[in-house]
Amino acid sequence: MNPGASGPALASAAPTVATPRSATLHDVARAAGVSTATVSRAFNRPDTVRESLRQRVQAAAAELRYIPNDAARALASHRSRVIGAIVPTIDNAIFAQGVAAIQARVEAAGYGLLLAACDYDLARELAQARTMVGRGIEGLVLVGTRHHPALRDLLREHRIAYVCQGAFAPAEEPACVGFDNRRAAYVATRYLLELGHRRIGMVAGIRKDNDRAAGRVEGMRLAMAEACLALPDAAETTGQAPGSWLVESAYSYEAARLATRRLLVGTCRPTAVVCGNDILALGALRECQARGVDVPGQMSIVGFDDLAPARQATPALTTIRVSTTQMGEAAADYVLAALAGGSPPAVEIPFKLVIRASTAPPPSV
Amino acid sequence: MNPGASGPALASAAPTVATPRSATLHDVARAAGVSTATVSRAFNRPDTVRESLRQRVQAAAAELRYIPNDAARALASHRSRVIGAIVPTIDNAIFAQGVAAIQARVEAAGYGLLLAACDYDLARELAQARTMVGRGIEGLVLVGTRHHPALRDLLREHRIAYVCQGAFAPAEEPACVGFDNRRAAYVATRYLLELGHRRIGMVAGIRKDNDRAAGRVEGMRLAMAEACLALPDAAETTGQAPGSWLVESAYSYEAARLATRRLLVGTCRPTAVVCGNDILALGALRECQARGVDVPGQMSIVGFDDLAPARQATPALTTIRVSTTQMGEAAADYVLAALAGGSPPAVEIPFKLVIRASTAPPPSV
DNA sequence: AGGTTGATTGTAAACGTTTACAATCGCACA
DNA sequence: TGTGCGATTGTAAACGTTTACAATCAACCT
Repeated sequence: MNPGASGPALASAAPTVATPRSATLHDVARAAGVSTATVSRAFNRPDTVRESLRQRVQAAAAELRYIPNDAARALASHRSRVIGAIVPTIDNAIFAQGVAAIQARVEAAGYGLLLAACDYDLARELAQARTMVGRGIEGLVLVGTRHHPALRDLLREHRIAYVCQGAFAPAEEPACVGFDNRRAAYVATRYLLELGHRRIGMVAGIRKDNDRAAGRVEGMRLAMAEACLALPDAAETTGQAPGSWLVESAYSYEAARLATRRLLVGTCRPTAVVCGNDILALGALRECQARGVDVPGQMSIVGFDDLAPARQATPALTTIRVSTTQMGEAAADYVLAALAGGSPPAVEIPFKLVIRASTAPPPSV
Repeated sequence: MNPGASGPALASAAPTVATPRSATLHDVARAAGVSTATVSRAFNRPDTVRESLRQRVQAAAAELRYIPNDAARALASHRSRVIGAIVPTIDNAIFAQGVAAIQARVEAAGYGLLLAACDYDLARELAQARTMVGRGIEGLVLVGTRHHPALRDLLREHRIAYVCQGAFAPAEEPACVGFDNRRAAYVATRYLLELGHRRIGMVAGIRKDNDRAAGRVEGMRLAMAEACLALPDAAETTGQAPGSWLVESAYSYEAARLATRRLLVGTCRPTAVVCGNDILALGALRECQARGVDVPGQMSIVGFDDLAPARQATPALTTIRVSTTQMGEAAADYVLAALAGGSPPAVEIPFKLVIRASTAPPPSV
């Protein structure tokens, strides 16, 4: 209170226009001359209120620039109209596309999207899920099937509809939408084998806590084993021992080049390499070119994901294509369906080996 | 009620364990033998409750796996602890990186991130902002300075801290964090001019409702004008008339190749081209190579943004580097600071021309 | 011993919706 | 002219927190 104020008129004349608290349901109700219940209904179940009244309510709402308070709404209705997504990282075209698709889908259904990136850290993912639960998400899309053991309990306990995107393994995780990474890598490797390659290496993503990356090397190994071929992988026991044909790399060009270098320096190097994704493949390609190893003449390369740059590279990359957009949409649809009361089925997204110019028969054949 | 139930014991024994409604503040209070106020304080202002009590509360909360209901919290405290971000598209490395940086920053400050993509549509951006306001965001980061006129009012009216990221123009929009696109394009063009180029074209992004794209062509034009050079731009009046050296393109390799083709077919084609971003530049590069136009021998190309692929291309792209991560962090910090009560200054992010192999003096000089 | 003071805790009123439930209205029908 | 019924509307109690305010308590003065 201004001590110098001499009367109510003066006192109420604040220095500037007083905070014009934004309009509430009550304000609208008063303006329209109806009860709050009617206003609420006019918005949420228009068919239950008489046309004339609804119009009056709409008019009043528009006039007051009324925006419903979703916190109150969520509190009263137990529905937040928000779903969450936790991805390993946003800064990777694969996930960016997926998130974009999810966002679009979710928005179309009237939901908001709460996003977090866990950086491939299971504990962090759990913590993020926990705060999202507090924030009232109704559904959650996760990436991959490998998660902190407490995560599933958390989601179950709070009855959150969730789905694991990017992998298909209905056995270990019924709620998933994606493709079988093992099989895809298997297919890619088979193709190389059929081309005549026998000495095949792999530049894999980092497998720790990453079922997709792990599945891809498993699939590759399986194809090799079937052909009675081994994948020298000293890496696994002795670190990156020379001669290992299985190297792991972070998802960046630079790291991939370094990793590829290790593959190239051995006295006996592979004639083909399957990469954990296109970034790795592009890095591998670049490194080969830098060291004068002709691709595909002396070295075949197959990627994974079919990102846009894979198509543009020279030579264009042979790779496994899978539509992340489709996957994201399917994931969103899954949780949306679950929220609508259905119990949607796990869906398997197709993948496809697209053969371009980075693969050819091995030199000696 | 099960009509066949014969007594309270039976009636309460539901078919399966009854919905174990998740624990509330009251439950924790009861378990710890204190009032709800104390529990609330134990969490929010730990220093105001006695050590022993706080421990009891913590224990009870842990025991009950208590997760606070943020909707209720938001309703009561008028603080949602959520900020929003609306970007043109998530599926573009530039924005993906920015979003990643914002998310990280915001999470570290205990906030959640509500994300939406408006696809370069101002009306859609406004609608998304509106629902976000309803959802209670405390702050909002926007991209660019060009917005629907109603947007600013909306944010002001609801006292939402916001910042425009990606452009620096304090005059027209005080709350911005970014760099001066005009000036950057000017610098890039100057470089080409100093190399001796006189016939310079531009593959620009679509300028409608996009101040960054528009700024970049303005800056380019300015440099040209200073050198008493014109930029033939029949495009602007007669559509994409042949001979125009200013072409617009969506941000994809394919579109960029098409656009570049238009630049290349004229009887008199430019010796250099500045591109609205690296995707466009990479597309241009690819198209030149496909048509046997040597880069940089017969055609110099400069990009914008310095995405990872720019470094990896052959020839590596000369481009304008600006750290989107830094920009995202600065944007997040800006709104966080504003929320904390400060009135942070607009911050200008530095950009830098990085010269690589895609530029050289024009052939005839 | 009585009074102050500051630290700690409890009480209860918001916050802005939704939604049972009750009340009312208009109308067809007997 | 009642009666009954469906459609429409109002009343008021949640929903789970935060927070002003009051109450209590222990310690410390005088």
